[in-house]
Amino acid sequence: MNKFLKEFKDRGYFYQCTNEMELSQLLNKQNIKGYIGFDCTAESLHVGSLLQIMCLRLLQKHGHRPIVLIGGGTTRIGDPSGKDKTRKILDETEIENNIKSIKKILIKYLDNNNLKTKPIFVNNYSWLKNLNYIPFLRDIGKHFTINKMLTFESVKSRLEREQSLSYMEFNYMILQAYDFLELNNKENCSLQIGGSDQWGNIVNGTELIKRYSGKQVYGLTTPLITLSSGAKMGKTETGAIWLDKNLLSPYDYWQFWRNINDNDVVRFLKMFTDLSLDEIKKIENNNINELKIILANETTTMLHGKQEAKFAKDTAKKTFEEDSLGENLPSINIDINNEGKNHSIIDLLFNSKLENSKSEIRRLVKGNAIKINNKVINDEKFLIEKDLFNKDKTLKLSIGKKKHIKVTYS
RNA sequence: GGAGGGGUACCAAAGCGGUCAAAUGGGGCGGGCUGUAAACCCGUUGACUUCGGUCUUCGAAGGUUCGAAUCCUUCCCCCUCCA
Repeated sequence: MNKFLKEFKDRGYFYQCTNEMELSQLLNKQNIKGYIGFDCTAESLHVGSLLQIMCLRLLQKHGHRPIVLIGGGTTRIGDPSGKDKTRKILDETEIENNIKSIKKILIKYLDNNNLKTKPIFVNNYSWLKNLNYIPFLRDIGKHFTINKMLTFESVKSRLEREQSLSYMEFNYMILQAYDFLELNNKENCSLQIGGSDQWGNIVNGTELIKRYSGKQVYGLTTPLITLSSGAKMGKTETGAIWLDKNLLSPYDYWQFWRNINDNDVVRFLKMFTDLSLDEIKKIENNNINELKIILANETTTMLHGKQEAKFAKDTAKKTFEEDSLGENLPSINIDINNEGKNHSIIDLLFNSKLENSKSEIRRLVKGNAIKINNKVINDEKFLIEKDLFNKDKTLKLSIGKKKHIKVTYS
């Protein structure tokens, strides 16, 4: 089997392929271009997209050239896959901003120096916006049968549940297929990778190209990554695990990986780090917490750099292992010079914006969840006085076992 | 078009005139155990509070009543069966 495909499988990226044998042969013969589409509904990317990003990296690693397709056009339509309802359509500036921040993240993950594998960024709005309806229907539309389109999961489920599916959304799959055709024509792109939920859309693309230009191209999908708990990767109750340091600090990102379930650790080391499979094999029986730290270091370094990863690690060590005050903890500042009037423990937590209900804060206080400098505070009238702060004018505020915050006063 | 069933908190689901801020399960949060796991156990889960209470919630709007998630009227939405 082709080296790229082999590693793709060994790392757990593989779910389905339109024609594995042929793709393998093609990859052996030449370096190709492969694309993945990213939609820009959200203001940034979160770990739910990380596997796709890793696929692009793997292409580069094996000498192939990734194309990043930003769905500026298709985002204006909305993919019905996995959705019960039409989603809200974003306005222009929102989409433009989203595209900018998404690009910024992708660039961090991809190698821009090797000219042969340097990523190509394209925005499908650039061609979709100029489509002419009649020629499009005649040239492209004739290759799609409604009969078949109705059998696609994304469409079927909506129809079965009698949830309305607008004609606009119904066209989404045609547009995505057309994207592939366009990239095949323009860039000679011969592979599309996507999540398993994209299978239908991807197959539409390969079939369209075959019918339209008689060329053979391939599709490859990755599994839906779930955590051992069954939850989908990427969104936690507390919020999405963003790949953007303005939305989620490197420390919190590190913590996310550090807190991965035992059963997921080795699997994720393979998926989300650059450690070779041999290396992983060697260490996979090491102490599980060491492995988690490796996972956290690797993933954080890849995204935020060595420096940030180290800060996060040191901070975690200080706060969790030494019970002291880690440098890089999230911090807040309070103004304490007005006689402590606003600084009961409740006000402190409320003003910190970490909790937005005073009832909830009272509950936490009653439940021994709140600590100042590692000392449980269970009196809700407790006042924050200056002498609680150390000489650097800081104190450590803890909410539960995992949330620790540095508080400074001025 | 005809007949019936239903919309209750984050989700599922009970309640069907007062004792309902609303049973129960899941999820979340917190505590315990531990390893910053998992499993398990315990607590908690509308908001505000001077901890006495106060205010706002059961599809929407009106009404009956001392009192409504519960009864009536209109409207909106969903499901099942028949045509």
